[in-house]
Amino acid sequence: MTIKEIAQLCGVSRGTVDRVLNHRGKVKPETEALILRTIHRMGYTKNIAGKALTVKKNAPVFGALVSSEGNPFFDEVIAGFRKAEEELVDYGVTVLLKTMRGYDVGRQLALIDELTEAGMTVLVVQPINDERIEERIRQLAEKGIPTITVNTDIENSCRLCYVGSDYPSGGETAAGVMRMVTRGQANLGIVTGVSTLLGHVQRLEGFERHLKEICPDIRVVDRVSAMDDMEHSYRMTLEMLRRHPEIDTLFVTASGTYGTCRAVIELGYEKTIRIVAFDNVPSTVEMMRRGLVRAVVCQQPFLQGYQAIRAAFDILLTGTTKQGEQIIMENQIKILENL
Amino acid sequence: MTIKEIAQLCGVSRGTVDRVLNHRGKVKPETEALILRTIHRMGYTKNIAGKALTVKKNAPVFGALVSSEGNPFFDEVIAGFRKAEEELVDYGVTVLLKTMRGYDVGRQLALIDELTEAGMTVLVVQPINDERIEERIRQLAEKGIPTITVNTDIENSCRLCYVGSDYPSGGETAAGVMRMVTRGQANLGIVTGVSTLLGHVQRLEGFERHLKEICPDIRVVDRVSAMDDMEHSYRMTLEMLRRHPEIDTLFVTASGTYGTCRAVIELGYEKTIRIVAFDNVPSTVEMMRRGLVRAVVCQQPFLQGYQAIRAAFDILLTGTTKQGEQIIMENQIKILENL
DNA sequence: CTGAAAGCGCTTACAG
DNA sequence: CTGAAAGCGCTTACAG
Repeated sequence: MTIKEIAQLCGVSRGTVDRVLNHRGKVKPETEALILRTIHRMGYTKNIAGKALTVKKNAPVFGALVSSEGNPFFDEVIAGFRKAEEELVDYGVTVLLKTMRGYDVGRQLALIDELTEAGMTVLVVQPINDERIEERIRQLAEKGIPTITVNTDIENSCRLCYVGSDYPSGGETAAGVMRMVTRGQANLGIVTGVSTLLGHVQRLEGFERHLKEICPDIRVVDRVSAMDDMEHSYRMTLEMLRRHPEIDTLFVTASGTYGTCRAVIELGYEKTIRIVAFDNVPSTVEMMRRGLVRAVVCQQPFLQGYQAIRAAFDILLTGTTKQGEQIIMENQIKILENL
Repeated sequence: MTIKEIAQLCGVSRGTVDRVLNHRGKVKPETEALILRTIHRMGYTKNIAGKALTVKKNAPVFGALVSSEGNPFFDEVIAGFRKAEEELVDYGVTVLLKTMRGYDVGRQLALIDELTEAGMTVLVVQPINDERIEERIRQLAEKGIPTITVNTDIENSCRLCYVGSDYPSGGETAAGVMRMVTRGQANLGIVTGVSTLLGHVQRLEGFERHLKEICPDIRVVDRVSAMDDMEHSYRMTLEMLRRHPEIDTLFVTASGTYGTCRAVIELGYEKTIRIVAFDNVPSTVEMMRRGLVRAVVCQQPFLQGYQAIRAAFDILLTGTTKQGEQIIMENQIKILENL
């Protein structure tokens, strides 16, 4: 079934069928109804190979925006963007990347606007969970610019698709790892992430809930926040360990593992404290080799970036993401051997 | 840069450029040289979007062949085949699947021949590591039918690409998991796989070598072979455990985990024996829920199947696999929480 | 509101 | 050995 055949069946031109298919309007209601009926009856679906060839003429620009500055986790996400971009050169696709540091809503809004000015056709963003961002995504949608959230999602928004990990399950996985590492006996200190990132909150909840269930003998001694910042993480861990020298195990919810490790080493606890963390970024890998970090839970950052851009391309070709509105990475447990 | 532009620069028709690009011959040597030089100078590469549209007319058939019968691991690989096939309908691609039971070389050869008769343009096969298979792959290559090996590779062959896991590293990962599970103290029984499958051999070697290094106190008490068969695995484990009641830990190198578990349960060792195995097939998951299997190392079977078909398609479009001659899956550690 | 034509980049008969 | 034309399926001006 092709557009041509549909056109013949309806006694109209291919142009008219195209107008109906892409809701360009300017078609007599009766004609439109006939065409829609025929499309439905024949089970017609647009052939993406044909569509792909026409995409090239528009040279579509995908806007990408992540808080990657000072956070090496995102190096991999960005590498995934670039890999997908490379695969799409033949379709004339470009990825316009903007980065920021930290989680300031005003800054994120400003960068989204810059991308809009630059003429992006799809937005790929790691959104702050704030209603002003949600509102901007809605406005973009009204303009015909769909949004894909990557790495972390935003509640109640009209984003077309989320590409990232399942945070609650990631937290539970970390709890399971904690059981293997501690044998169910520990005085635990927790270093949390950023409270305005939905994922970080869900991950911590998942961890604590499941840990209570499977390791009732692990005592959570204290919690501090690293704010996704190395220095902050270092200082807060230092203070926590001074307050509670009985802590023998640490759980780092988000980034900042290196800072936490520095504090542990400085206090001379390297041989006695065990750490479970997230993501195999280079500095964490270093600490794994040193034996301080026993295991990490990973969320396939490269694949997140790659799939987000591919999903944007799917939207271009088909109007929707073929994978549905969520593309969820697996939580992987990594130890030294399978890094 | 398009074919059209190259043609203009050389003062020939697009057809002639096409003949050179695809080595169809029948071009005057001087003309060919000129065209090749121009292509090189301009850095021309074929646009896959254009090529894709012409693929449809040929309705290419990919032949797929795996020893999936009686081995549920391959259900996922096949699901990956199907998923990729679905994505390629618009290009007229079909996957013709043949399955077999066990690892008989004659049978594998016969099925490859059936696929050839059926007109396959690319072969995707889980090859037995035997020189007769290697020879057949060579013959196919001479006929212009490239081969992709999936799940396990074959030595010295001229297959274009291998899609599967890194077995030595998978074995090492299992050793690392073993350390976490046992704390470095165990009387270990090993249930091995199939000796004519390259991957199984490499995995076992990787495991034993690394285990000796990181857990010198783990004693390997005995080894038996499961031959990738449930029943066999059951009987061999039973005998091994009767011979060596001191065994408190089992390592299952390949499939057959369920048989091993049945033997353990039957002997009343369910509460005392710990098992590390491979692949989260349903029956193994059941044993994980029961607490008998503590952790498994997985090799992304779905992705293996998916990527193998995608690689076949890449070959169709570009003549090579863009990912190089090996597409290697990650070894993932799975526990109950991240299944 | 609608159709005819040209185009995206590559390939395939066909004619010479 | 080579070129001109038609085609894969969709979209885009343009003319009416």
